Amino acid sequence: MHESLKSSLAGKIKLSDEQWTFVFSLFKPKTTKRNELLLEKGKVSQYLLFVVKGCLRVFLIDDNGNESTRFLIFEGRFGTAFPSFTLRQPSAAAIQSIEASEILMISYHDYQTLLDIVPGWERMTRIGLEMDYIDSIVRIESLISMDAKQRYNILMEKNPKLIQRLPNKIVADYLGISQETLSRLKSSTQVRKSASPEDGKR
Amino acid sequence: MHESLKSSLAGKIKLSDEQWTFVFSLFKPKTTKRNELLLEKGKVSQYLLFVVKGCLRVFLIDDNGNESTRFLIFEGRFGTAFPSFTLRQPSAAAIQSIEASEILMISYHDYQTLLDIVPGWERMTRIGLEMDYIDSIVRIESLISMDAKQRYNILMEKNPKLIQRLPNKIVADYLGISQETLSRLKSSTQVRKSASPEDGKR
DNA sequence: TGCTTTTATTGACTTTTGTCAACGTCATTG
DNA sequence: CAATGACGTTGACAAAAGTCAATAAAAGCA
Repeated sequence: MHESLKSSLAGKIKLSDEQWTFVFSLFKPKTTKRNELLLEKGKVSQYLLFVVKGCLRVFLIDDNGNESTRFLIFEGRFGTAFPSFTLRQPSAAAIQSIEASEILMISYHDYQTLLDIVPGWERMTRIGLEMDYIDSIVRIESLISMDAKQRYNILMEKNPKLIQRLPNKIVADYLGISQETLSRLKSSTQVRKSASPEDGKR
Repeated sequence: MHESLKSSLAGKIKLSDEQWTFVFSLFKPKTTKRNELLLEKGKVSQYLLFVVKGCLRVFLIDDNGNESTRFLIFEGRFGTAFPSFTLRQPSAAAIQSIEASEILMISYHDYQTLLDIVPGWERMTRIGLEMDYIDSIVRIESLISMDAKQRYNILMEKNPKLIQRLPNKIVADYLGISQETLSRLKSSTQVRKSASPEDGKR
């Protein structure tokens, strides 16, 4: 299970066998059921998570029960309720495993240890943060400058797997739109399946 | 002018006089006029900018001429077209100084030098990135889970200076809404100035 | 200062998206 | 295999926000 972590990091940091062993010792494995809650809203996120298999979502839920998906975390990626984990504050968001998943968890304390004592870990983290930050900037741009249809088309282009793999409900609140709107977008965008390659008459 | 940079960083990193001198040597001062363009869309952002005085905005402009403000950078803060600067790619966004400003500029190359040779610089950068990333996550949340009025109220609460200081036009496209909608929000939110403290009758 | 240009407000109307409700489909399971 | 429940689609309507246009106000500039 730790092999997945190693292959994910291998291109980004060079460690000795002893160092890998040490790193692995801090990441605790866990398996989750479908829909299992990993972090409740209001609690401090104590762990950074690495997804070996499956998929997690970090989401908000307002007073009316409306959910908004802040992030999705797929295989080979790290994630947590980042503001809570970083600032040691109660989380506005909850974390749930959408599918039965295998994950590795490292505590805040142990993560600081890695930053302090593993040469190159801080650099790797800095570069990883840059990439995550860029992703979030791109997402902000799409939210402030595009309508729902454009956002959907771009997601379709850049990440069709996400759309195929996840229930509509979750894709919709990731895009910041209602489920019904997404459903309508899909049917209006869709190439008509029934039309034959050559067209009727000939 | 470099003193402003020093006081901004002083709490975050400890450097010797020689190190400060070296850092200062890499940040080149520049003064800008109101509305001066600092980076054109399509060019690679070569500099990280530090605002000593004034205000910059990083903004997108679509084919119809609609502008969206990705970020605002005030006194004492760093900023650039981050994805472009980091990935060395043509920028989707442009940078403009909203007010006549004094800034310090450091090139990509020199910034990498600081990361490589100044002890503690990478850590400071990593922590700064965490904070910027958190800000962007909070902004994403507000965009996917709130309507225009809620977003405006929160901005009003958290950053009233921004609303007072900047033209409506820019506040509006920072919020991802039209100028007219912002104008209506303002007048509907506003406490009626004409109403007397006690009410009419009595 | 007075003139010009930009910015802000308001009204009327359109478009987009949300909400509520009904219904269909599919998978699960008792 | 029928019943249940979750998910997806569709329609009708409501609410939110955008667009266009006219005007007012303010800010910058000569």
